[in-house]
Amino acid sequence: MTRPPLPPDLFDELCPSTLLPFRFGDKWAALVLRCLEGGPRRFSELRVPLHRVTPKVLTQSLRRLERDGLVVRTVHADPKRGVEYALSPLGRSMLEPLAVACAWAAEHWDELLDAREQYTAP
Amino acid sequence: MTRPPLPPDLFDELCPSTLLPFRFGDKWAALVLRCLEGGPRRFSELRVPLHRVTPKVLTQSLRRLERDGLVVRTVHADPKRGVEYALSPLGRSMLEPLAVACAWAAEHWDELLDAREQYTAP
DNA sequence: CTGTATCCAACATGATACTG
DNA sequence: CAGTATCATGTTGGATACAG
Repeated sequence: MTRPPLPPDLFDELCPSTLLPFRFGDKWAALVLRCLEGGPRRFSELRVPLHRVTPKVLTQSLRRLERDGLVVRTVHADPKRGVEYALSPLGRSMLEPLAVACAWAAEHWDELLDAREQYTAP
Repeated sequence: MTRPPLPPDLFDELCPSTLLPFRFGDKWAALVLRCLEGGPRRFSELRVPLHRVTPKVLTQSLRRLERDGLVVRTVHADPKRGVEYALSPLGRSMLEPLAVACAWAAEHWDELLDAREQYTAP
């Protein structure tokens, strides 16, 4: 009684490059999205909670989020408001799967740590 | 009427390195997990649906999944069964957030593509 | 305030060939 | 069958300094 073999074309349509957004973009992307959850934010505002990121890297992350239509960058005429980053509807829709992933990680964090600790390289 | 500032310690506990598993590991990790959904598989079996991956890269991916306790590698005494990779309970629990992310991507795939197409580099 | 410009280190991916 | 070794390339992340 063997299991049926895996079809060779299992991931032709849903291939890894296709899956890239599943990985929630780059290192900071998910964090940026959550920072924007409460409304538009300025560049310098985002650097506060993400205090380990350099401006270059934050810019990169924001540009990619913009490119993928998750974030909208707005340069206001009124200098008081400056430049603001906000979630697009698409970006907002991504908060849900993101929250599910966060919940999973929070719930199983200890197990992940334990596993890494007990693992000894081959 | 301004929004409250983002707290500087928002991600001290849930920092990006912490968030790494959210990104579902490396390029092939999510695909490997889904391949194991139906039960244990052999190394060479996994290469069939992931036919673009070289043995080295598949090994890397499997080792990392093993290290994080998501996958269990078993060398059977019976040579008929050889080496099998299977989901651990932890790995199995990850299928759920993974499925949510997949569903989101499937639903919004066109929007993502459109956004990329329309985007013109700054 | 909102970024750019360099330069550099680390890591991820992959092609190819080889081994017990 | 189940990998390992080598080499090459590309992508990320980041430190530092500077600019409009």
